[in-house]
Amino acid sequence: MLDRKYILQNLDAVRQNCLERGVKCDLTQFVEVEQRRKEADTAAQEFNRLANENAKSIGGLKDPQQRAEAVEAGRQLRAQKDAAQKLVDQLDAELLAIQRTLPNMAHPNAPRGVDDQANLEVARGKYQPRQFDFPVKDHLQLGSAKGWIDFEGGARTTGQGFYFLGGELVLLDLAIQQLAVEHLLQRSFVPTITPDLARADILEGIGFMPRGPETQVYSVENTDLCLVGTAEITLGGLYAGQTFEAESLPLRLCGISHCYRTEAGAAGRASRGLYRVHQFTKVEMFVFCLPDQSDALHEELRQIECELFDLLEVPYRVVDTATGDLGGPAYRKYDLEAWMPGRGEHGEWGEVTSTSNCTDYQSRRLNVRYKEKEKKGTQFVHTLNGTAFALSRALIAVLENHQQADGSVRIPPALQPYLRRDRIG
RNA sequence: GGAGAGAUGGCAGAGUGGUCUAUUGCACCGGCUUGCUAAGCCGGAGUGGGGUUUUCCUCACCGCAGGUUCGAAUCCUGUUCUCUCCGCCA
Repeated sequence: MLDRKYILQNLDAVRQNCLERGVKCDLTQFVEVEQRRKEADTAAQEFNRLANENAKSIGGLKDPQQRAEAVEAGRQLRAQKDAAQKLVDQLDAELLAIQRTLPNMAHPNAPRGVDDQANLEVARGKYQPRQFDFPVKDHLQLGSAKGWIDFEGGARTTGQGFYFLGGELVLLDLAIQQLAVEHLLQRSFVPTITPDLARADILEGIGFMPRGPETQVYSVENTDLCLVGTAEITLGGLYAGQTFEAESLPLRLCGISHCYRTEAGAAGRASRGLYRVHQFTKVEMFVFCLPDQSDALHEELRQIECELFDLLEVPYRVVDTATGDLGGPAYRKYDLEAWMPGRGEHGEWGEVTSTSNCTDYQSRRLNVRYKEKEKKGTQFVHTLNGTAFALSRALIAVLENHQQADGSVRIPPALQPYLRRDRIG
């Protein structure tokens, strides 16, 4: 969410930003409603002040007649104040509704463009796509043959888009998680296992829409809880309403959670196998920091994502996401797209991670602040998030890139300490 | 799951419906005094919003959310967390 004052003082920039991000906005109405809200607010406060003044004077009044009159006056002032306040609340809600539709401002260097066509490849990983001298299988062919991936079982117990992982693939899954946690632990991240459910207002604070036809998340009936789509939600929400000491930042967290996504409206684009599923495990990075630290930390998160996929020996490219493809909260976003030899006709790049700098967009909604010693007041922190591994897609990348002619899969050395073998299958 | 107790400023800890401002102490900042790195005295100091524009004024905030009242830290309801005890369980 953008700051109200900032919007009013930078109408043209905000309007231009909405245009570049393909978001409709009505700032004219915003300005007009804000004007009315301000007037009502001033009136409400004045009535309130008078009522307070009057209430204080009553304590000293001994004469019953005077006292009764003052009580009646107080009653009326309070009623006037309530009426004015009601209008303020109503206008405030209108403003907030508009404010919530506005996306974050974009980084000046983020590629301009209304969709992913404008995304810019900025780097490649250490490893090049392999030349295979045998017919390439996709991960589902590899996995089904060994009893590693069972979508039919998932459908039987749960529904379409759910699956069981089995056999040695479970070991690979756990090994990848351990690799990520160990790697992040050495880079000052605090490992965390988070709740898989969160309250709807936390989801909203992070920038998800927990309700409505567009929603990407599952809700639990008769509660205000949702299944999280990512640990970003709980990690970001962990400090909602809190104030950090400036010197305790940056705070780096690494969270392990299950992630649940309805993939509503994605049916037509539904992809084969583990690529687009309703539940997966993710190791997520999240950072709270000072405003002047966030650009550098964003590069750091991107670097870590690269290191992790280099350790898996998987080829990938890094994409600087165009303004129109950023999503609401992001100021800038990098995606890692891994080479998936089994995708499409001859292999395709598939998104495996993304890292966003959300600046103060989430912290303003969640009211996460920091305080500097010797300075008055507090400021909103900046937040960043990045995928270490989304296990579903990381598994695709490892299986398909390291498959052997006999259907077994080579395990890269970085995983071997956790897996205790150099191949599976 | 049941019963009870509690939550007040950076910390400790008073405050059971109205005295102009939430008492006091510790810690903190400034000044004064004093022959010691100490003590004493005086003053200041929280967060957020609005107004004013450099000086202030004002509103809200006593776990959180509501309610009663002219007036709530105080009374009522709900809720979260902590502690004690009981029950249950992996």
